[in-house]
Amino acid sequence: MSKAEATKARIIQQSAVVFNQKGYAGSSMADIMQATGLKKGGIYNHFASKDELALAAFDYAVSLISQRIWSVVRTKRNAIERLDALVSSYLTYIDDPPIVGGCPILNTAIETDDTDSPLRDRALAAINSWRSLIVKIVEKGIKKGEIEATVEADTIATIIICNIEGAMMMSKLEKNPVHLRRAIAHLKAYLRENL
Amino acid sequence: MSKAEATKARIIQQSAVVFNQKGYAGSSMADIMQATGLKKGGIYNHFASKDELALAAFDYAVSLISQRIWSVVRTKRNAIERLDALVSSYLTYIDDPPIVGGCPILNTAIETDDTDSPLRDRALAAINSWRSLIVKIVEKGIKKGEIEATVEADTIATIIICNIEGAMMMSKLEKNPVHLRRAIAHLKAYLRENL
DNA sequence: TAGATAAAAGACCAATCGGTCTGTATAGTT
DNA sequence: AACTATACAGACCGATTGGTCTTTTATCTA
Repeated sequence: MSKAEATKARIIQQSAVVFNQKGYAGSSMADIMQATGLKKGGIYNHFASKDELALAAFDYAVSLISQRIWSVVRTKRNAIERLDALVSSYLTYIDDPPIVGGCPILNTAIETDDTDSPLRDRALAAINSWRSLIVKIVEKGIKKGEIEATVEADTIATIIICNIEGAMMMSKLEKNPVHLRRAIAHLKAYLRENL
Repeated sequence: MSKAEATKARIIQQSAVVFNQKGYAGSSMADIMQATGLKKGGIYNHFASKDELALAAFDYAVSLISQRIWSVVRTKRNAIERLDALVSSYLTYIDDPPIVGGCPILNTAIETDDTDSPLRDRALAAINSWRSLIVKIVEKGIKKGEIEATVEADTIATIIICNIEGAMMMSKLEKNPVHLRRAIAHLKAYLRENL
């Protein structure tokens, strides 16, 4: 990796934290300059605009989350175990979050859902990718006879995601992990009873 | 109500929609001027700063939600029926939302949860007030023998709120009410099985 | 190691930001 | 109807915004 590539990667990583904490509208290029230690020229040499950097930063933040999800799901072969491990893995988001500032998908979804912007498209794509992962695990489990055929994969995905995201919001706002723990316990019981 | 009071109320109502859709950092005074049809002088005659207006707008948005919740809860006397009606009432948020732009508590929580600002304090207070309403309904139900004494009121509150808020985010982002409907159906089953 | 290439600095730009202030029009009071 | 109080318009302010461009500095290649 050349020095230029390393610098670009560093700008993305450090600005991702700024954007995730302060929001896109709430983050100025001055904030990015401070976080990276670079001046205008150093940043605009790698990115054409603030928007372009924001997109790169969001993609990077999502990749951090995707990596963690996959590294957990990969360890199990049975569908029910996979879902259970996936749900439980969010416990680690308290002591060892993939990125500071909460869930970037949630943050970006809330900031952009009334707009028609590339950033909204990315947030939508990220949610859909998460949903489809869960749906595929369930459908594969049905095919292999591990899960009853009557189970609605789409519903399972909705319930898992909205519990995790809602609990993230509550625990983040109250600075108290108890809500995330309760939601995860709730989801484990839900999966036990419905799969 | 004097003309001044009417104007102030109108500024609050109309700016609440702007803030709720574009966020606080994303809304400029120019946006507020356009939404209200007033110029700088007309707005700053009633509010000392953008922040002061933002607080008033948030309080107003929360009051709209509180009113709706209370108007629903009031119709039932039994604790289980109250919780069921409360959960079901969020179905109306699709066709007839209390305010355009999604849940203001969720929006404000996400935008301010990394800050130490009055707005964050208000979002926190709004969530706590919602939580304590649910907790009180459950505890009263236990006292009256309608709900088993083993039920954890705090956990019920967490699960209801995080399902509703998480589903709001998903349905808003995807422009598809199905997630909110699934979450509400899920909550009704959860209450049926656990109360 | 010299020369070419590219990365970063930092001065600079117009536009917009939140906010102030004075003049004018309108509302409320007698 | 006349006077007073205030609601509002709109010009104006310095600071900050995202972005450009030239110059300097560092890196890569021959």
